[in-house]
Formats: sequence, structure tokens, C-alpha cells
Amino acid sequence: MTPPLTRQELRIMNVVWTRDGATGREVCDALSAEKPVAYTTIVTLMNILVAKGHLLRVADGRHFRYEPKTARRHMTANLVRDFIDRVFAGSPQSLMAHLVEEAHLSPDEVKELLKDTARKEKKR
Amino acid sequence: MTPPLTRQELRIMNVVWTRDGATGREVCDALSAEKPVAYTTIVTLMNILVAKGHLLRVADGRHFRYEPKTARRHMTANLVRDFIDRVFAGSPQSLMAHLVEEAHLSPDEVKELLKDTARKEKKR
DNA sequence: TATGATCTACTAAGAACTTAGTAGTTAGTC
DNA sequence: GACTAACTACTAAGTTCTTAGTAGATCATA
Repeated sequence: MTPPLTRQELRIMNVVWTRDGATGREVCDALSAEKPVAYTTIVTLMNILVAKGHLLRVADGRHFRYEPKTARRHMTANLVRDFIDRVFAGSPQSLMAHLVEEAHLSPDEVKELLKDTARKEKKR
Repeated sequence: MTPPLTRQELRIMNVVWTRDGATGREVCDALSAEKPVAYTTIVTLMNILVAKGHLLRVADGRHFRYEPKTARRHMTANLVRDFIDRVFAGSPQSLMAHLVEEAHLSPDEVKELLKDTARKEKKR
């Protein structure tokens, strides 16, 4: 069972999601800011993502734009589930405990988050 | 940059950590319960883990035992950090929010966890 | 219209991951 | 002592990931 997305594929999806659609050139430029990468490399990967059903390739004039087909939220949920399975034996509680204990988050920060979440819940 | 551990390597480490040391046979049996795998496959991977410095191979009579060299806690922290970087742009808060929102955890469950954590903190 | 820039399509090649086989050694047992 | 079982060492092969090159088409422009 392979992960829903490979590392590089995810980096690309992050750019496309953020912009809600992008060209190969845009993604290449965005990722090259961190570490230079060939344009053709990016396009190859993006077409793989199309084949996998995560991107949609739409003609934009005589070029192509790529639009997200899989929602970020949906993909994130899959990735988190997979991660919890592998690292925390399927227990989200364990992950949460880890986050708190490792001081990635202080209990206060968590409380703040909970408040925010509660607020959002009410709005719905 | 490759992940700290590959999927299969992590599965093996989980067995070794849980038992605080194991033979190739033990790991093979444990993992084969889920999905059959050849003994030699496991040993090959375990020796790779030795080469990577995650396991220690110690003679036990005329056979070998493998003991964890990297602490589970330490490895978990690395994996979580890597995951947060890739999926949540480096923000543990975002991961926490996701956990709560996706109902992997209800706010009540989180509060429970916080209580537990606070209790542990006091004990220290 | 010749030139250069940019994009697409196709192909390739190395690295790493995953899986497992073969040969040799050792220990127990008939 | 011969046979079988289990383990170790070495090797290999298929798959996927990652990266990128080449060739051809198209557009802008000098």
C-alpha cells in the first residue's frame, strides 16, 4: 500500500491547492524557490497526478492549467489517517498526547484552539 | 530528503520497540500475522536498520537479537515533525485543529487528554 | 521569415524501496 | 554419521520515485 501521495507530489498539490489551480510554470517557479527543479520534471509529475485523479488538466488557450480535483481537506484527512495508523497504531489520542507532551503545543495553546473550534462549530 | 524511516522499516521498528528487542523470526511472525512475508525479507530490512543506526545487532548464543538503538519517542518526534512540515506547512496548530475538526477527537476527548497530560506534568 | 523562447509529448535513467531466493553453516535427532 | 531444520550472508529482481533530457510545435519579434 503506497501512501496517498508521494513527497514530491504533495509539494506540487500544495501549490495547486493554495492557488486553486496553476500552470506547470507556476508550480515550477514556486518550488524552485526552495530548491531548483526542472520544468519538465514538474510537468511529468503533474501529469502523473492527473492520471491518479488528483489534478484536472484543462486547456487554457493553447496551454494547460491544472486544477485540483481532490479537495485538500479530503487528502489531508487521508494522510492523517494513514500517518496515525503507521506511527500511532491507529490512535488519534496518542498523536494528540504526543503533540501536547512534546511541547509542540502547550495546553494553553490547545485550549485556545478548542475555543476557536467551538466558535466555528456555532457558526455552522 | 527521504523520510526518517520507510513504511516497512517502521513496521519492523514497531515490533522491536514493543518487545524491547526481538529476533528476525519474532518480527517475521508478528508481521506475517497481518500479511505473510518471507523471513529473509525481514532480516534484510533489519540489517538495513542496523546500518542506518536504528537497531543494534547483538549475538545471542549463536543467533542474533536486534535491539532498538533509536528511542521510539525520538523517532516519533522526528516523524511527526516531518509530517507536519509536509502536510501542515510546519504548523502543529493546524494539525491539532484538523484532529478536532475531523472528529477524530471531540472537544471533550481533547479536554480529557489535557487533564491526563496535566496530571502527568504534576508528577514530574 | 528566420530566430529564440516556451510549451507539450515522449522517453530514459539512476536511486531507493520491497521482496525474496540461493548457498553455506550450525544444531539437533534418528 | 546422515538428515533435517533454522539461521546467516550474499545477491538479485521488480516496482516506484525522482529527475530530467530530446524532439516537435507554437508564438513573438527582429
